[in-house]
Amino acid sequence: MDDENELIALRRRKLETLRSLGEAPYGRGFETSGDIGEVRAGFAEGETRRIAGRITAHRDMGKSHFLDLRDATGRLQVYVQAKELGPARMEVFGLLDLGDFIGMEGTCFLTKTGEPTLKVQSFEVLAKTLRPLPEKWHGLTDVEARYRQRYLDLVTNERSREIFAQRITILREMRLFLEARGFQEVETPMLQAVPGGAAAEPFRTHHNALGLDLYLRIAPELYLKRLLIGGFNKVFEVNRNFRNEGISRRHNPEFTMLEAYWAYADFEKVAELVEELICHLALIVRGGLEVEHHDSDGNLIRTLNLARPWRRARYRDLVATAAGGDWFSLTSEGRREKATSLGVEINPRMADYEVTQQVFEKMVEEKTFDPLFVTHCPKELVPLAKQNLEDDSLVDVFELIINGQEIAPGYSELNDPFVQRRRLLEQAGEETQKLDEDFLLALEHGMPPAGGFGLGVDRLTMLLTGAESIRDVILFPLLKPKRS
RNA sequence: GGGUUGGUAGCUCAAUGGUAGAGCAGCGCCCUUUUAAGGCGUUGGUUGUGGGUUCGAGCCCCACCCAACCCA
Repeated sequence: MDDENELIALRRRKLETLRSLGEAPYGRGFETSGDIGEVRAGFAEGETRRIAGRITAHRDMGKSHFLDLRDATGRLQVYVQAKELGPARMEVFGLLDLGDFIGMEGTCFLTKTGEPTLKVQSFEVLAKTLRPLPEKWHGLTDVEARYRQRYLDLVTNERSREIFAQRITILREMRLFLEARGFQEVETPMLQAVPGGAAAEPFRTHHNALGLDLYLRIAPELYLKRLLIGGFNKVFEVNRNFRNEGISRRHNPEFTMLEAYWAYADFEKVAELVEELICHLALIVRGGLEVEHHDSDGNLIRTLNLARPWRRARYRDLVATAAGGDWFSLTSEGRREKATSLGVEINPRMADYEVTQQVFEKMVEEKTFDPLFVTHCPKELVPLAKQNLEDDSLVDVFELIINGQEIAPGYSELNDPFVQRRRLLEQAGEETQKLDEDFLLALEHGMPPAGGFGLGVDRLTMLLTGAESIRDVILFPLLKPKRS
């Protein structure tokens, strides 16, 4: 409290005065008639109710006062009369500030404008606040403060509360949906000796007692597949992945991923499941299959249409449409020139398939907003999926794109241990320490053919809530510490 | 990592290189059904940090910190 200013000093003095008047400024609980939302819903004139919450507004009429009391479920006006409470309690009342938590008991009545109101008979202080809350009208708009002090954002901004309420709903409904279809939720290691299941830079950490370097997981995939080997037929996990990469509007170093595996299914069945799941979530969260996205000024940017069936297209066809029908007959040099002429920046160290992928991301993915299942992707991109029967340069997968970004990949999972070893070796190149031998050993014990998918929960929440930044759907996004 | 924009009172924002202001909040007074309550008065500042230019810097220059957006 070295930055104590006049406002804080004054509140500290009020706190001491409360103590001297025998009022405990930090309460130990308060029996209520229910949440404020419940009390409002069950409002009955003449009846007594007890509520607790924060004071968010104070309208001083001299011998009477109106307060707004708020909790997570709503707001209720209370009416305080000097003649009702008497001078001793009014002295305590006068020491209250906006932001303080109080508990009140009173009688329900309607004001002449029809506002449900509690006429207070008694109250007690539950928590004195030392610092003022952001202003009532504009709230907290400073983006940095909103992320660093999320509690203030949540106290002030209805929109923010709504987004996180919807995120909670999405997570709950996702679990119910999968459980209703026989999937079992499991937890697999966050700390892994070999970070597999994706191509990404991991975070390193260390176990002191074992003297062991470990990594925070980049994906749960290889452990969930071990569970298929162990006899789980339908299994899923919703949990955090960690990737030691840049931060952007759509990337946070820790993010939440759903992964599910379904024995004896293939990527086509999984695509159906994902389509059903996302539509189900949209209906619950949005009440419909159209989602409007607005910019920060509230202007409509676009409307996503999630109506089924979702479009399906082959990777090569999409690239050819975006980059010219001759793309795949061009030489390596020709493709690089073409990509550059399309405004797609190419790194000279990229392999040919990476050049094509770059074109795909810039020319297809970022321009696709309504759902699109991209199928028949090149095998180099997906070393853990089964190769296509007719063309073994392709894999049996989909990449679901919505809202200009990849939302969900789904595979026919590779269960041939020989092919899997070869493909992982190709991917690892020199870095054979990246090979999860324990996983390959497990695979040699037999994994049933299976369909699997991942679903980025943060990005899904963005698309369903209309949030334009991943930081708006993560309660505490990673920020650099602010030095004083 | 690069570019652009921004950081001023608790919050939201102003301020040609020339005395740092407003609204809300706060404080004082008036008001017994207000609801962005109202009226009168009033307090509050290391202008992100550190240097520099200048008679004089919130403003110009340099470095740094943090954030947002775009790019990698």
